[in-house]
Amino acid sequence: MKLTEAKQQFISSWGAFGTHWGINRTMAQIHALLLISPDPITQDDMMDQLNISRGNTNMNIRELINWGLVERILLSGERKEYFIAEKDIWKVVKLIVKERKKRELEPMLLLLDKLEAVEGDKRDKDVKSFVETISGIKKLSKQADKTLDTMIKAEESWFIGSLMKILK
Amino acid sequence: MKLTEAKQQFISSWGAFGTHWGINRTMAQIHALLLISPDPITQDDMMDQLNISRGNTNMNIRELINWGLVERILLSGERKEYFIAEKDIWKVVKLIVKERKKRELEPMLLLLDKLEAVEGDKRDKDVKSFVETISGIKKLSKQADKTLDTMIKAEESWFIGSLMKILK
DNA sequence: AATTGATTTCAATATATTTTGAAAATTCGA
DNA sequence: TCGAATTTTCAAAATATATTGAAATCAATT
Repeated sequence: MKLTEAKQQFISSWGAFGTHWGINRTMAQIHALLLISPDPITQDDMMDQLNISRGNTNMNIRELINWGLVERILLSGERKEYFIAEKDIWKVVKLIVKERKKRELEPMLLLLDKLEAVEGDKRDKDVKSFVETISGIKKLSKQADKTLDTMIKAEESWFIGSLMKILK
Repeated sequence: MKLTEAKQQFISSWGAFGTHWGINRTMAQIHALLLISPDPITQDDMMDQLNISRGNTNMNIRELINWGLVERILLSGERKEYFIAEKDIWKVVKLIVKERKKRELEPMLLLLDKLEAVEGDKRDKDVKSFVETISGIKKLSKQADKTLDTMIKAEESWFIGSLMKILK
């Protein structure tokens, strides 16, 4: 496979992949393009290469910056803004996990606390079933929260090294 | 909070939550309803409680069954079909992980193998950058794949017990 | 094999999300 | 401060996704 074709395929798959991960297609495609670009690129480069409008490009770059995945670069003597992506894929994963934890897991934990304290007789089958389900979810979510915190702080070596040895 | 309100909130939040996890809103709401129902319920129960159409209900039940999250139950003497959900939340997580691994991670791994073998001079900056990015993603994805396999096979105690002690 | 109750299908419709592009705002250099 | 280059905004349009509901199919009972 030629480089051009390979790049196209990567961008397109990363885009499809992203949609399963709370990232819209364009955002993921821009990210993919930045990941495989050795040098900083401009908005216009992205528009050309991905065939997307200026507005769309701009909005999604901003979102990528919010996630901490992309950085704005000012090259001296240049009027235009350039952009680069974090290339260390372990850091990328950690940034995504961090963002999704904040957006999804944390609000869920707050809700579960409230729901677990529902009024009513615990001997009532309905109440019992409800509280048991909520408690189970809460317990697991709390563990997931802690595990993800550890992961976010960890070095890649933690993941590919000791963890795998333990799991075997 | 009253049980009725708590149930409503749970169903609605689980629905919103689901949309971030590759599960559409109705599918997640049906799942939520089943999770907190102590006894098996019918399609009509779901339609009434969630205010959704017969077609929508039917399609999403089938999808939940495909994921292995819901089971069809035939009560003797009853013409209608009843449904129950897997209540053990650790099993639920494992089923979801298993399904998403198959749908997303595995195709990605196949693609990365192809892309890594791109033609071209490895000293070319573009080729080098591309291959490095792909290799990095592949390495991490392979590890994730193995870790998830271990998780799918594991008991809940693995997650809440030894793993957390090691991570501390 | 006909009736009735239940389930499934799927084209049409509704809803939600993404994308566009032109206008407004901003920034920088002269 | 002005003017050109660049970035940002956002209402409208396009696209994608989910939902409906009625007709078709299936299954149990007589």
